[in-house]
Amino acid sequence: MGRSSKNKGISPSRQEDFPAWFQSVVREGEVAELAHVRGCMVIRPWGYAIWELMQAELDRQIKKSGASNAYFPLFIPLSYFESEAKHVEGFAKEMAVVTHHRLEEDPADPEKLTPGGELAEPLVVRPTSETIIGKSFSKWINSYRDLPLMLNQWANVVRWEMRPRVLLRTTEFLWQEGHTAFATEEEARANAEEMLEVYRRFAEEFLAMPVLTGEKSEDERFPGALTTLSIEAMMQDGKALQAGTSHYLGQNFAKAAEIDFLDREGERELVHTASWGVSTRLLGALIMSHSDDVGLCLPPTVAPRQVAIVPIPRGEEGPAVLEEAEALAREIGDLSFQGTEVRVLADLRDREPPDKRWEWTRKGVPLVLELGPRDLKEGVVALRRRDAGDSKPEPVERSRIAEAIPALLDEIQAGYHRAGTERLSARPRRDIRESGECREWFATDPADASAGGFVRAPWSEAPESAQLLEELKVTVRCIPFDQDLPDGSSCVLTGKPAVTEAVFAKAY
RNA sequence: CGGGGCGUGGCGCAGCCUGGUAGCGCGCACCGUUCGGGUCGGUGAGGUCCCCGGUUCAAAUCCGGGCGCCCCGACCA
Repeated sequence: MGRSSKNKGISPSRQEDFPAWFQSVVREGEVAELAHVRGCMVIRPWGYAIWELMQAELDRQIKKSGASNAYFPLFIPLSYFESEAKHVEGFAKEMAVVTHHRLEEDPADPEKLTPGGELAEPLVVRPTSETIIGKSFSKWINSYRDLPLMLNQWANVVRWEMRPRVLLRTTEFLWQEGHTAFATEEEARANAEEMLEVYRRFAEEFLAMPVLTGEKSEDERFPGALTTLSIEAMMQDGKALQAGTSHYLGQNFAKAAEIDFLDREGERELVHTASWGVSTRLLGALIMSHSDDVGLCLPPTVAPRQVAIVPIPRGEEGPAVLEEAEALAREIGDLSFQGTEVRVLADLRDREPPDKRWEWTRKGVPLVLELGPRDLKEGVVALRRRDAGDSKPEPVERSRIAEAIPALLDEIQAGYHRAGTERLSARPRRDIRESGECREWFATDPADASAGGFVRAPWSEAPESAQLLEELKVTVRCIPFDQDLPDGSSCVLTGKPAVTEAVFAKAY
């Protein structure tokens, strides 16, 4: 792609073609790229560093909840799936299955290799680990004294999706999956709710991406769960994205894997389990929430570098400029933002300064500082805020710059948070009450920035509503926790008596 | 799984209709020139034209078969 002063930023723009824009931001921001393996991606160092920051914070929260990390096999014997009917039904169509354990020379063509050594029992590459972790649980849990058991694993999973999309729905993705077992339903439900709250706060505070929370409708429930809770984020194009889920699994998996224990009275009981997870999809959500037509935008909390210093070592002042850039980096690196050292880089690479500046801009670094002979002379540093889009730099006194950084980062973080809150509260629309209005709202040209978003309205759960939803390409995102359904409300879709309030949206 | 599209230096593409054995832009290396918003010029390195078969004196190009990936829809974190 040609880059010139006339062609800055991402093409196409968000307005022109949001999905194409997203892919460009991901690529140009060096977050990830498609591997030459169907539906799979390479997460590049910059993108992985963002993921690691997310991981570190989530991991802390998960441990705080009482869960411990562990690791279970990638391969799951096929038979493990057979004991939980709904679960296997839900995942059957998207499982990668290992049937052989070696390669042999192809008798027909010695140049080629062909699978050999057929397995007696095929192994499924985990799409999720309820079944195999359940197997261990059944072994480890014998008494009420062994409960609760709360584990989490950071792992990759594989789901052979029909239509992959970078970061949003890839064949293989990284995630964390928590699996917990309790003596009672109340505890298991409480755990599922607690973890959803962890996700909600993480999304809102750490990713500056406020979300809606609620319960999934029956159709959208996790296969095998009794209750599925989710956080629902709103992207800049007015489409929703499920950003995390937490399930109460009842005793379904306990029954299937025979996870039972003796209670205080010596009675044999089945445990109640829960599971919860978030994935690298969060990277996609982050990008579609904050980035602009110049490229990636990162809230300081998830920026691998919060400050990049680009020296402009011209003329005989060159060495002094480089020295000063490093000194400045040391000063800034000693400061802290939200309890950790500011992540700063003096970019001393052998590259042209404009290229470096654009690189950090594309990659979403919140603050880019420029330092040249002129600045040195004038005792200033040129400061660019990434959240200001493609703006002119602002000179800041050299003596004040370092101490100004934490406040600036706070301000930038708050700005993203504010924008996210506005996007969420400008939507959901609560004033849409009739099918006609609803239809009109969701039929509006997606290019219209005022269209899309969440519609929160009474719902009958009647089967006829499903047809209308399908027609509108709208889904029930969730049944919000904070129900506010006036008596005698009628369904926004069918006009029938409403039984609940629901949130509708187009979704990824 | 249906509907489209595409496989040609690292990336993005042209060439294919009308066969003659490969070109452009970006990137990369070097030289010079510029340098505070993606400088400019020159030189250079780099290719089994997805694979197999066929037609032909000759195939990136025509024919047959295969493989792969991407995009759009139904399924999903």
